[in-house]
Amino acid sequence: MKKKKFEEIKKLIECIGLNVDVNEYIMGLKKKKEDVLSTVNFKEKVNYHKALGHKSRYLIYNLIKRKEMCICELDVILDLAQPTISHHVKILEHANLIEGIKSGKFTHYQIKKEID
Amino acid sequence: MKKKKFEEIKKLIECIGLNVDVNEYIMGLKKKKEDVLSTVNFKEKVNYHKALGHKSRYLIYNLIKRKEMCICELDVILDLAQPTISHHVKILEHANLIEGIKSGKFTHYQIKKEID
DNA sequence: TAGATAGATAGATTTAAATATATCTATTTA
DNA sequence: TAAATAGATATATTTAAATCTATCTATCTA
Repeated sequence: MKKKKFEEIKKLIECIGLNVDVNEYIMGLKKKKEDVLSTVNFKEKVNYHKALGHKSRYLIYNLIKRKEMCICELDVILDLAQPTISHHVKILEHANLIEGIKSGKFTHYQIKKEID
Repeated sequence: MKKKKFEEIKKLIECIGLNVDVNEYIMGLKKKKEDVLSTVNFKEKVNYHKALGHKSRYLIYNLIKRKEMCICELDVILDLAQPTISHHVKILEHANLIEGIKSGKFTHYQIKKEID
């Protein structure tokens, strides 16, 4: 066992008390970790939180929530270059939060998944 | 009016149609933007999405959801240095998602706000 | 009260994300 | 079918976040 791990466990024993089976306790903790990581939508959820965890994207998402929009409409109201807007929109789309419906030259983006 | 803005509006006219009052339409869009930005908890929400939009933090948050934990417990199960764990925990705390209750040398972190 | 220790903070480095300019592609229309 | 154009992609640069090592602070206990 690595030295670092040994130090960690020494701390843990003081925290949880001496009258607890340390190995069992650690196995319990590790199981919790595996349970969380293997939750069905774990990655998906991290992804949409990441997508919404940026001011411009949260704004774009909520604008589209109020009314479907094309890039050209967003371009008028946001202080960002068009490729930057397209980039953010794509991130929201990949996170399955919005979807783009193409109609001729224009693409109308609408809400696909409602998140607050 | 800047050249860029003029180009944007030219696009917009084609998108929304010629028989619409463009200035009024743009004002409507800008109002939507202001409405969204001035929503009461706008910043707070961006903040907690940002906090949860990282694999390690979403994991830590969900571990604490299952059971209150101290840094030393997280230290045993995560493949991160202790200061890195403290750093992530602090971000979750600042986003009002968890809170730390100090008890002697140990600090027990528990859920303050439930987010999925 | 001196030594030990949980967890926070400081500072430096690495890694990732945001943004811009330039260009490309698909589609429309004259 | 050639010119125009919405929006995507490529690439480079800037900015921000993640992570580490070293150190500090508050608290416990021997």
